[in-house]
Amino acid sequence: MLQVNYIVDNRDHVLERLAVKNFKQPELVDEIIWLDHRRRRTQMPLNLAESQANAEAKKVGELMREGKKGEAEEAKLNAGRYKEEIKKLNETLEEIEKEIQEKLVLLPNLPHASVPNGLTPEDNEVVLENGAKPNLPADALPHWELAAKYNLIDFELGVKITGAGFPVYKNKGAKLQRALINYFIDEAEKAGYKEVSVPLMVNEASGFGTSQLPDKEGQMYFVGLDNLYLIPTAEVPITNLYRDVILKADELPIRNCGHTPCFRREAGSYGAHVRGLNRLHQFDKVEIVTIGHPDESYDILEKMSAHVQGLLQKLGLPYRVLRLCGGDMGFGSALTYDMETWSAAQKRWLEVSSVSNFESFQSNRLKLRFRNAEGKTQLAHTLNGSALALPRIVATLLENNQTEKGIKIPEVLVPYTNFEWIE
RNA sequence: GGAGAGAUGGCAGAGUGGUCGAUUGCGGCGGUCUUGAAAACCGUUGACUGUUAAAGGUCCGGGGGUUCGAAUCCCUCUCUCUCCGCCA
Repeated sequence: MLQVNYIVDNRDHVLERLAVKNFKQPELVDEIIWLDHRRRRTQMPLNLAESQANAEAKKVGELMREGKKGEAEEAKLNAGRYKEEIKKLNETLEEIEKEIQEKLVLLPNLPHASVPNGLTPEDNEVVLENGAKPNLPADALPHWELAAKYNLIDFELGVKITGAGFPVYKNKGAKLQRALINYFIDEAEKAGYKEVSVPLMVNEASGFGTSQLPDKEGQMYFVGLDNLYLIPTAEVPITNLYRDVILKADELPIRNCGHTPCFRREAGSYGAHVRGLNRLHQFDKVEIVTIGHPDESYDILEKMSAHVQGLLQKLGLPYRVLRLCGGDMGFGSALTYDMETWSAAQKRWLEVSSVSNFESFQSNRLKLRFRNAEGKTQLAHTLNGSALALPRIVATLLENNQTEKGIKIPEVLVPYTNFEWIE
């Protein structure tokens, strides 16, 4: 959530940046500025009336103690006169504040200066490509056929017990998945991220804090009986650990990692692109989250990006890094890098990680602050990234490493799987 | 599922109608003393809003009410804890 004062002080800049994000309701900006003016014009007389009423009320107490009953009664009447005015102004003020809030939550974050213009994924900027794409024989299989051939994943069984998009992992498929999770967590810890294990359901305040709510409500599974949401990503519980917290400057940066299943309704998706592991309602992910000083957040973003790339390199997967264009970026992000691996049998790039700097967009909602050099509270910056999302990694590993003999497990994983081949 | 208790500043814990944004202790910060540290002592220490700076205003779980005046009284919601039951 943007700060009202910032919008008021930087109107033109805000409008210009929102245009890069292809924001469709720029009129909200001026509406907010106008409402803020009204808020101030209401606040001032209200505070004055409150001040006078307070003074009269205090006087009543003093007069009563001195036994001046008549004067006390008079003061009571005086104080009573402010009451109606206060009530009226207060109602107006609350109305204005509510309206500001309603408009404010509709504004996305402002994109960083380096974000390319554009509307669709085609407009994303390819920052770099790394690793050689394997040359597979013409009869190479997509991962869903490999999964069936080697009895690794049972999609039909998942449909039976739950529904489409909830696969059942079996045999070496289950072990490969567990190996990857442990590997990713170990690597994150080596890089300085402290592991946390967090709840998979969150309340409404948490959903709001990281800006899934109110705008992306339909994307989350909701447990109505208890008013809880299944997490779409570990970003939500991990970042919300620091909701309503004022940190010391020397505590920054705070770095956490964690493995969780993620649940996504993904309403409206279907077809070839969601085949197999490409798109699921439930999947596992290791997430890295950093809370950093505003001056350092873009350095931190590069480090997080480098960590993710390091994982892909060690797994021997060809990948590319995209800088998302304004139109393709998430609602709360100021700059996002997407990492995609080359799926050799499907012959397409698959997104396996998304690393974002939210600047103070989330922390403003979270009330996540630190005490700066002047001793004043200041909003911290929040960042997060997948390191990594499991299913598409499994998919590309299966596809890219298929041979006549079977599927070769990357060397770094063997200590975790305890097998070298899936045969 | 049943019964009860509670929600106050970073933490602990006072406060049952007026001078309470809130006693006190711990913790934090600054200082005295010390070669240095500890101890002791002195001082300081909530957030938000507002202003050039003040003043002023709001906040004692959320919302509503009574009153000239509410942390304190009433209603309501939410959450937490304890005991019993069930259970990984």
